[in-house]
Amino acid sequence: MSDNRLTIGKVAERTHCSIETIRFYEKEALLPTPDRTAGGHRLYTTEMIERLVFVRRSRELGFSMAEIRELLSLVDGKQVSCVRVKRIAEEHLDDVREKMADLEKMEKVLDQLSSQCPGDDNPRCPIIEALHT
Amino acid sequence: MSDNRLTIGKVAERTHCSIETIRFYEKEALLPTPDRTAGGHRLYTTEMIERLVFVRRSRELGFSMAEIRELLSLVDGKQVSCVRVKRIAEEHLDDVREKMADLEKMEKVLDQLSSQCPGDDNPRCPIIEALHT
DNA sequence: GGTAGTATTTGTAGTAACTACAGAATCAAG
DNA sequence: CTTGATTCTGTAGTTACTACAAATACTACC
Repeated sequence: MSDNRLTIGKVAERTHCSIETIRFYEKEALLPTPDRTAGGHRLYTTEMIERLVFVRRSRELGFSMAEIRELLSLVDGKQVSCVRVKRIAEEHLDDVREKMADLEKMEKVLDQLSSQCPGDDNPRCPIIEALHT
Repeated sequence: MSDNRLTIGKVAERTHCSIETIRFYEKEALLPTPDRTAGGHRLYTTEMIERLVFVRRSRELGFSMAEIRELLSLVDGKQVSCVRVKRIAEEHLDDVREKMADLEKMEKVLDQLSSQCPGDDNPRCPIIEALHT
């Protein structure tokens, strides 16, 4: 009997997820519980691997596990009307833009502080002084 | 005897740090252990409050607690030659810029995906499909 | 079939920077 | 002296993993 299911190590290689991360996603119910060998080793079907790719790709785009859970529940429930998916994506996009704005503010201040600091053995450092304000 | 030291609640108000955060910083040794009243309530001197402001301001600029500990050890050791401070600041600035770059990549993809999605009751969603790649 | 070496198992603890309690004690005002 | 606000300690939760240890399973070769 031909069985093209993969062990967790092979799945990790193909998806660039670590073995621990895969088990972690299973525990968090982002992945279904796989069948096991007689000895208890996990066996992954192609479908499961696709689901893992979905999760990993979503994480790369910064979706939280909670958001991914929502997306998956839409997929699973055959409720993939674009409306709900798009709303989740746009809320996340707002988050991302907010974080970018925060970082930009930091960047500006840090850049300015850094440029004010001579970087020599001066015992009065403008960076330190600015941090006290 | 005049004592202008403040209780933790007043310090929290003035610094916009929560009481819990102040105690947390103490436990993490970013703040010295304050004197106590007879009953055990913390009393903060002006110096301590300035130190807390330093910590909070550094956090606002995204410095990690480890970095802040380094900065503080320079301050405490009277070793505030600008060289070391500037190095810490510039390494952090690099971090910040790296994070910005990561977020920009996410933003571009998310923006593009979002624009491709009609947002109606279409059961085939281009966002979902893209996440499977 | 035996054995060596690799892969996988479970479970627990650690990371960063807080936040959120609970239950007890203390403080300040009247 | 009582009431209500404040503070105390200690523990657990958050997010998304990572890092073990000790035991077991699998695979390849002789």
